[in-house]
Amino acid sequence: MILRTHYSGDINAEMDGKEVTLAGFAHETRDLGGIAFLVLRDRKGLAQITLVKKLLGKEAFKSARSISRESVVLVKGTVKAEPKAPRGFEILPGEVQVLNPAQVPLPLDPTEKVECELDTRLDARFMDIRRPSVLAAFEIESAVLESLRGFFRENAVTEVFTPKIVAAATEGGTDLFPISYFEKEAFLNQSPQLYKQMLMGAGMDRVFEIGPIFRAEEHDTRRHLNEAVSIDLEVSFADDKAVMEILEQAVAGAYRHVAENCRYQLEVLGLDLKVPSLPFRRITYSEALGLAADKAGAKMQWGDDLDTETERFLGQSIGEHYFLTDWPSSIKPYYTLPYEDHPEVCRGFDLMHPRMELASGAQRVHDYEQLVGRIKEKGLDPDGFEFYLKAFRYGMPPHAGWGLGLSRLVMTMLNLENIRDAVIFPRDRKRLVP
RNA sequence: GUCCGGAUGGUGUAGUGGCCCAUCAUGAAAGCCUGUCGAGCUUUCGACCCGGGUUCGAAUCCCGGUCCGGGCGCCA
Repeated sequence: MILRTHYSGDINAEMDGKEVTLAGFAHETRDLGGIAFLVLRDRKGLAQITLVKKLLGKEAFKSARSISRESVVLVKGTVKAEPKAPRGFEILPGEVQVLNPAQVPLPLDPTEKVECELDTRLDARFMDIRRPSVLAAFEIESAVLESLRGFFRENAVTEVFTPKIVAAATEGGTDLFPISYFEKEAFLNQSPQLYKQMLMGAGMDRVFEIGPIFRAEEHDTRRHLNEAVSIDLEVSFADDKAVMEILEQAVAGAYRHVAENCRYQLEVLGLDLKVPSLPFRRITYSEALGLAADKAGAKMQWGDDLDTETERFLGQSIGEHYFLTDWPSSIKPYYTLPYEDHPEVCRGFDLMHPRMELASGAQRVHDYEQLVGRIKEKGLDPDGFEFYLKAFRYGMPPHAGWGLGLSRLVMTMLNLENIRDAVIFPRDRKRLVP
């Protein structure tokens, strides 16, 4: 049995006279003596419950108007068209029931009248998410996932799950979280990269995975997390250019889906979402260095990874999504395919939003000998990759793919200040609870 | 990790040596009020991160610590 018949947002003045049952939280009350207004909040909005002393009787009126803020309430009543009420209707209750009272004082103000620091909000995240603008971001995140899954389905991509508990630091470099796994040491996986490539060798042809990744890096910024959700794609018989087109379509499609299906949430956030136009600009790494060199003080050498300052400069001058392509092979991972005629440059790319990197991808090395050579060049030991390399000895299709950060996509889409605003229970350098 | 800034009622803040048994808003408690919609009005409640020091006197200055924010670094 579901207790409510309607959400607040589903009710309008045309429903005058209809019996409804609403369930939610007591957002606030305004008590005028002989009449009082109880505002009920659920995930679709607010509804005014009008309490009239003469209609309810003295006792019922007294108890209804003294409900503490944020208590869980159930209201059975009649919709009444009322021009004086917000949104043109109010609920005249037959019964107001407190299903569970809230203690006072509250850890923060869910009506958003008083500002609240991020740290305080995260400590009481359950209460923070009651704030409509916070909830709106997570509902939009869900819509983004719905859009992406739909897009993958249309393109005949198979959804898979790969292990998050792995045996070794499979890619070298990045710090992994060690865990205890019975009598063995194990790690939380930093990326599904090696597994999705192995699935190309398995003949699955096109796979995607949406799942958590873990990085033990000590970064401490507004755009990094130690646990994140990655959207990964890998496609056989495709090159880097092909998967870049898939990526830009996926991103633009997510924007379009949100613009069309999340009007209420966008209104709550005060956003006029603009769908980025396709295709995104393609800029090579060398061109990017040239652009940055025009700016005084740029001291990037060819072969350096782009520093934050250069990245920001490029973002500001371009002002929309763009791809950075043709990176130096030396700064991309071993599985990135170098160009045949000039191997110092590789078929790796990053998808950039003016504020930050959103995704990175590449055409992969699919030749066994070349892959072993690249692993050695990076100073890694091929023996540690045997489980992966094995898949390259028995026929590996050429393939390409990418990984896209979900929270960064949502953060940049909604212009959120901090990536923690795009994660329900974020894990960062210092936070492990809630 | 590093540089800079910060920590004052439940929440957000004002307060640069005495004018502070600490400001304002929100909140909470009690009361008045029949159309509020950030309702209004009256009364009340509730705080200087921890430890040490300087000083006649410290929320305020100094030292150490803890925690938080921002920048950078790190980011296969």
